[in-house]
Amino acid sequence: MDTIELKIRPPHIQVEETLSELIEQLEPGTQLPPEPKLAQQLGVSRATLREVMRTFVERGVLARRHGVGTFVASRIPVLETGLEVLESLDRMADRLGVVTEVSALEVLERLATPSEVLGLGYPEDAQVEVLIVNRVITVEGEPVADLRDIVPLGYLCKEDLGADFHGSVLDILLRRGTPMLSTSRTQIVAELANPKFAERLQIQKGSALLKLVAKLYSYDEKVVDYSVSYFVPGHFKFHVMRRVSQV
Amino acid sequence: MDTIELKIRPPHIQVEETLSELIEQLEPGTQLPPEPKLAQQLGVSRATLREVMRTFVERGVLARRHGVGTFVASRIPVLETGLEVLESLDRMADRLGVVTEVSALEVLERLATPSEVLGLGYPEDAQVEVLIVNRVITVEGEPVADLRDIVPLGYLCKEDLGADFHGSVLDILLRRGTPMLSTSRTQIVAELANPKFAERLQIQKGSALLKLVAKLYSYDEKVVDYSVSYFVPGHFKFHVMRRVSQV
DNA sequence: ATAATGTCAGTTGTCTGACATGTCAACAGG
DNA sequence: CCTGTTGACATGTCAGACAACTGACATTAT
Repeated sequence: MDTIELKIRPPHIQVEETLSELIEQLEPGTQLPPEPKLAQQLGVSRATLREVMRTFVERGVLARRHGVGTFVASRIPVLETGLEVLESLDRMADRLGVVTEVSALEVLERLATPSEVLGLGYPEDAQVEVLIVNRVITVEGEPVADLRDIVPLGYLCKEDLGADFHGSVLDILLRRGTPMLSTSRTQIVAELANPKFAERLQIQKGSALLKLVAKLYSYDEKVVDYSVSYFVPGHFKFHVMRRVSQV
Repeated sequence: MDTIELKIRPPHIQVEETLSELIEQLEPGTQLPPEPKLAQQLGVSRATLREVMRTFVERGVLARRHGVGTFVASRIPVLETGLEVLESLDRMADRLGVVTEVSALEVLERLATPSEVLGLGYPEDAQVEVLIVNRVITVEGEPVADLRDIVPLGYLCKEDLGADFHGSVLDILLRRGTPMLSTSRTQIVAELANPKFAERLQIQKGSALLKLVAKLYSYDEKVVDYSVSYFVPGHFKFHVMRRVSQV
């Protein structure tokens, strides 16, 4: 075949986007059009629409009532920093209208330490070359987060971080497209700031920090990025929507 | 009609249960049977099965690859708890084979303080009578969490907490069935233990605590339970599955 | 009058069978 | 050895139908 194949976005991705925009425009509590009608408007089958809607219900964005209708939930987690969707700090700040800057940037390639090897899911005795990206994110000169990414060299190397690096390793991986990313498993811990962090983040030694340890998985279940982030309290508020188990 | 109508569990609920059990029994990375076959085994249509599977994919429990198959994602360590599903500490501990006990139980009815009124979503100047339930959860005599629930008296009163109260207000609300609960919006903060908590939880003053502030919503979007929980580090590990935004 | 019951339109929930598309391995031909 | 083709098999999507539920209103029985 000589004709140029243009990659079409799969229907369910497109519907997710469109529906998300639609919901944001609607007042909380508004009833959505009936499924058959909405499916027609979006140009997909009802089955596809329903599958997408289910993920929105799961996230608490929509509420469905059998025999009655589908409604926009009265909260708007989309505008806030919900943890269900993995988003770079950079994009998150952008969405919130905040300007972030990178400071104390440190990029190096070396062998992974034992704990890093473990975090990346390799066997204990594996020798893994990794890219380390350390930096402090500041807002108006004030440090708000300390980020550290560990990525095996196969996925990313020093040269991939251009001069325009704005703090997000995730965004680089996403823009590149390979490997395909699926989910991140993020562990949540409260930790005291040790002297080193206290200095980097310009806070008192012994302050409480929120620590997020994330393993970013590709579709074939490999760990692409192992990252450890510390957040200074008060600048970002994290939340998560939890659905009530119907069992 | 004199015959007793027995409430049949809706298919998608039943499938969710069965599928959940099935997945737990399988090794991570195992491929599931093809959808048509699995649907037949579970006694539902493929469409219904797919809708349920999508929620599992959303939660990162399953990974689907177009044209290849569906796989069980990397196993979540047993000691940890995903935050996507709201579950009482009680049930959680039960699931992990840990015996919890309630101590320092304090139950009272009074008017809500301004911050509580706010948390419950009432107008600023509202006078709301609430039930307050304070307690410390211990495992083998060691305090692991400090919980405080604030529930408007319309939903729950002192008498509803029987002598067999085992620490979970959520379980009581669930067992009762009304109001129907939908989701909880939980804020995540790191905080230092003040002297009062340090004593209650038998930890050093100035330790870092993980604080979860949760608003539990009913289907009609009212706040049913406003709760504040403090967790001692090391006993429970919380995590959340974050899906990569395809946008 | 009042309470219980029946009816009906509208919506979500489920089912069936089919086709479209992506993936991978086996295989044939260079 | 390499390469392109083919086919089996998986998920993704579709169309149309029917079932179950809700809420409002009319009807009937008490």
